Amino acid sequence: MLKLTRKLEYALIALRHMQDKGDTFISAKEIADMYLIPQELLAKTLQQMVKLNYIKAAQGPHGGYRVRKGLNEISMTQFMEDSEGPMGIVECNINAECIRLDNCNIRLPIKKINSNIREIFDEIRVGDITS
Amino acid sequence: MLKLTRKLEYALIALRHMQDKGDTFISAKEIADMYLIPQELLAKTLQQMVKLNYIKAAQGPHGGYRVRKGLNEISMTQFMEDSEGPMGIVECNINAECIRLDNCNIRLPIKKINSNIREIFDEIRVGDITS
DNA sequence: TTATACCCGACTTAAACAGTCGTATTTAAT
DNA sequence: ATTAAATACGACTGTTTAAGTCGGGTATAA
Repeated sequence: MLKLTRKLEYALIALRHMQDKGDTFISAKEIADMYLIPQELLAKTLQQMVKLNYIKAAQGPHGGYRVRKGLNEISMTQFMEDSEGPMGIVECNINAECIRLDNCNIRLPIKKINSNIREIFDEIRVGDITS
Repeated sequence: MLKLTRKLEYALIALRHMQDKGDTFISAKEIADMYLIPQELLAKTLQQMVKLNYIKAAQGPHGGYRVRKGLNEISMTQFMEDSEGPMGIVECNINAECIRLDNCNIRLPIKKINSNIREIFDEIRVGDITS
């Protein structure tokens, strides 16, 4: 329980690697090989990051990806939710459609815990991990 | 991502309900009906709680379960791990068998986040939720 | 023109989670 | 004794989500 997805792990590893390499474009293959990540999967993940505008892609030989400036300012919460959708330790923290709801006897304490966890990620910038 | 299991939710709901009822034995059926939880599943969960010594069972008509004294002192971390096994936001926080390990460039910050989340649950007692 | 890279969507596989079922045992009430 | 209501336990099935793969396309530097 309480696991991050691998996609997220892979994204962070890649971002960190690119961050370290500055302005040069790094291919998905290079990263996949270095950290033993399935190449196709990483590629797909990075393509999503491009769409989200976290990184910039260059096609063709010597192409690849590099991080965009300002990435450091993004909170982990936003990064995670952009990538994986809403975060919440139970369903009703996300969509509010719970058959129990009014009847639920643990709603408030759970909600509190959820906020606490969320706060942790609110206070961390992507840059805190990737540099 | 970062979800609790339903088993855990159900267990907490049940504990809370029993807590409210004091010393009387409450059947799995009563709780299942009240909170719309699949009865067989809840039963199985409660049986596990008995083995873990969190609650006491009584068989036969008018049987059921009631909480044991001292439950309030248990940390959520212990409760969760007793019930679901080790907690960790990534695999290497749990078993250390990671193909990347030395090579991993996000290990420390992730470890830090993991500790922070764990601390949240360390500081909450089961009783904080169930009463 | 070719090789290397990104792009994109569909597909498949695997693992975790959630839920069900059958059978046995205990026990209070009649 | 018999019955009914409850727990005990393990095997089984179904569902969902995560993880990974594949095939065909486009861009571009050499």
